[in-house]
Amino acid sequence: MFQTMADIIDFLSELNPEQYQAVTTTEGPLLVLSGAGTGKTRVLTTRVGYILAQHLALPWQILAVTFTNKAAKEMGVRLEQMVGQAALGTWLGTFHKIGVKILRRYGGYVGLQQNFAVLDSDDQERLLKNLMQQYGVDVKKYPPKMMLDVIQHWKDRGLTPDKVTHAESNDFCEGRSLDFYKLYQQKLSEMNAVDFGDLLLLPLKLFQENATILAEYQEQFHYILVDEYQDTNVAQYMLLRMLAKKHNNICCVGDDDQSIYSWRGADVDNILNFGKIFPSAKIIRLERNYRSTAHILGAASALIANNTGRLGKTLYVADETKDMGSLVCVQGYWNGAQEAEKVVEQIEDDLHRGTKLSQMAILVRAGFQTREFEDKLIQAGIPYKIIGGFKFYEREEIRDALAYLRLVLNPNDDLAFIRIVNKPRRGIGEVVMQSLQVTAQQNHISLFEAIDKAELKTAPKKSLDSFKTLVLAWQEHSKNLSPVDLAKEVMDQSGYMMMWRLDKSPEAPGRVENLQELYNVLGDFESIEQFIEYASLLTENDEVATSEQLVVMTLHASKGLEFDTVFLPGWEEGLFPHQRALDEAGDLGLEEERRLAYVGLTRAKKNAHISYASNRRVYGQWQNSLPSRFIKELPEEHIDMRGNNRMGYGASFADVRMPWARENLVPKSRKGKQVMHETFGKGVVLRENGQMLEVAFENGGIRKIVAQYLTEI
DNA sequence: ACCACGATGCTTTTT
DNA sequence: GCATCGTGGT
Repeated sequence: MFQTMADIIDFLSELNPEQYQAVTTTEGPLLVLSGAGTGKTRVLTTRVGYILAQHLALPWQILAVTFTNKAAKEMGVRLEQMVGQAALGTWLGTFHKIGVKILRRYGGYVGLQQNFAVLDSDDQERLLKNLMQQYGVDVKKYPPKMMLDVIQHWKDRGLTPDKVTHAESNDFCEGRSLDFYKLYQQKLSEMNAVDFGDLLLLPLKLFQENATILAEYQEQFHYILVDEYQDTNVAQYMLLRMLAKKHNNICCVGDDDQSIYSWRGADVDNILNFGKIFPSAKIIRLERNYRSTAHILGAASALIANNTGRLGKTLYVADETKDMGSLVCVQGYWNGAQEAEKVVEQIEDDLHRGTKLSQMAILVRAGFQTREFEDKLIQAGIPYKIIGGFKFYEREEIRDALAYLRLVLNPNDDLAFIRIVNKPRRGIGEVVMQSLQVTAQQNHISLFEAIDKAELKTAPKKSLDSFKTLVLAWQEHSKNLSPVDLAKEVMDQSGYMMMWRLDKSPEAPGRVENLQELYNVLGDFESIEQFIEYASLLTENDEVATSEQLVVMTLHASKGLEFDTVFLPGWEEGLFPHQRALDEAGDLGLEEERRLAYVGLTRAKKNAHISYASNRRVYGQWQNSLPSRFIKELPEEHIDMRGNNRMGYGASFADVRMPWARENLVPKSRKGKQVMHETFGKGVVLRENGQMLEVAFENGGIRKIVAQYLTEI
């Protein structure tokens, strides 16, 4: 039952004055600018608890949105500790989950049936590729992935196909992007499926077109709370603004300095303009940092101060009696392998000094960096976990198993059908599939239904018939069997499990294990539908490292986490800041990279080790690089450059510390430059790899040319 | 239809 | 350097 005010007072008494304000200012729009390590989660949960304990609203009248399932879960757990049963019924979840919830209920108004499927990015890409090929696009020249990006960006901005202006549709694929957006949506609708973007876009459309439904939700949500507000995109912002309209109690918590997802459509303006959009908004700054030492905080603050366009915050150490702690170490190495080796040595030292393995992390800029660390960690026998690489549900065998289950739920799920119809081999090749596709298209039926109608040779016909019988039998059994038993039956009878058991490749046993692990996971679910929905909405941070192991992950994945000791390798120009970020977004890109560096540094409670390597193998080719400009931006008084003047590789302290003084020696990127070639004529540089340039010529061809044969114009 | 081999392109980040 | 994809042979 509801807790009394007395109970919640215990929690309130633990808050500092700003946090207290943020919790108890319940009415009206509120922006809480919450710096790294200032107790953001505590504020959010206490705020919900406070609203409940004060009986300002019933649980289901509170909407709390987060970005990851992990954050939602954490909030749920803490909330339950705080107010117990009273927390149940709160609308607490990720944007996407809440989108699903709304669409399961009212999807009919935007052309969906109750049991719509959520496609993952792999499905999306395949679907789009099929469409593009069908309409004669050279998918080599125009990668479906890029097309998907274009479409996704429209969706991020809340644009349904009819709202995309003509001017915007002209940049990619000879102006046909919009056509494909339309076709893609049509196809999704035919399949009764949605993609990630639709989970926001369709509720938005629903609300725009149905005032009564919108009014119902507006009425319902007395209080709205948003976590990580700096990462919201335009569609999410529009949704929030609509929902908050009636009661106007919206509390957004975020940190503009930690906005690192603009490439995925997040719009920092949402947070920067909060005051303009909600004129009566109050703004509260949380600046007392409970996490890091003064040196770490000093270094991070100085770094981020190089950014323009911030709302501005000054973090300070909450506990004044705490000593300054260790300096931030900056160390240069000869190459990536040495960097990995030395980092692992330091990890071993730390371990002996008593730091727990689970309190250390290696945070990298790009996924490929993990490889070298993995090698050395194995050699050293240190248990580790790479977070982010392959998510469980992204593995081939898991996706196949899910496709089987999806097909049982809905035999008309064409994507699932295509995926597994010939896995294991059932003698269904391209010719047979082609004929099924044609039949399906002509009769407006699914591939599964097309089995009966299509004219097939006897062998494939027989094979498909028995496959169909199996699927229908599973469908029948699914009514009585538990999800686990159904999955086992499907995996066994389909021969899928046997396929991997008989496979002699080295990874096969692991796949069998993963399938068995899938059975375990399934045990927690009451229905397959539930499980599929869960699996399709899983996110990066969701797999938590619980045991005593070191985590290796990208900086992006590390947001929201904290460790005693953090290793930040690869601080080199080109890698960090990443060349592509600079090429694609210029100064804005650079600032986002800097925020990423800030996020990395502020993960550390006690020790931060930054490193860079002068040489690194990229795409199998050796490349040399300079230390990141971010290193230069760290104030001397907070860093320790030890070792850089006695590296023994000929690179002196001055050489590696100061090379930016010789910035003119850095080869400038030739990307985007207009060039001329004797035979091919005028062109523009698309990419470069050392001296090898990829040039798009005006006559239409894309070629790889060695730089010396080109002249810049 | 299936397999083996060679060419290709890729590596920023992911809800 | 590696994985994926497309080609051509069986």
